[in-house]
Amino acid sequence: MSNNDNFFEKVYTVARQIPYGRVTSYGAIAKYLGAARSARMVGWAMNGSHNKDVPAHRVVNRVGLLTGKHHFDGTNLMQQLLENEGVRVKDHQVQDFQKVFWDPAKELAQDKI
DNA sequence: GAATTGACGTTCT
DNA sequence: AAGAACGCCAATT
Repeated sequence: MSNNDNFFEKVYTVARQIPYGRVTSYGAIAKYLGAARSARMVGWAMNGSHNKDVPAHRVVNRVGLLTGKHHFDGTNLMQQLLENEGVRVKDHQVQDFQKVFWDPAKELAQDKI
């Protein structure tokens, strides 16, 4: 019980809750976990997300830039995945970012992890 | 074992 | 206002 889960698992849990056609930022997740200053850890945690069913392609930086696209198999794979969900991406940058932005602190505020 | 890097973001100058 | 530096914690070298 309790939230003794590792910080990484928390990130995975939140990332998995990202709805279809929506995106979030590392800082948003970190902030939701109470570590706004540790946004880096969120990104690092995603390194292990490959073996988990975590849609890392839905997580971008605070400007909507697909900074992690370099870690995907292909080069435009991340962008393709987002566009496939209806998210408009231009030059590896999410358009209408604040429109498709999904804030766990607001959407998941009802239930804490 | 110590130093550096890393899917970022905030804060100071 | 814009730019530079720092902080977080873990993993890699």
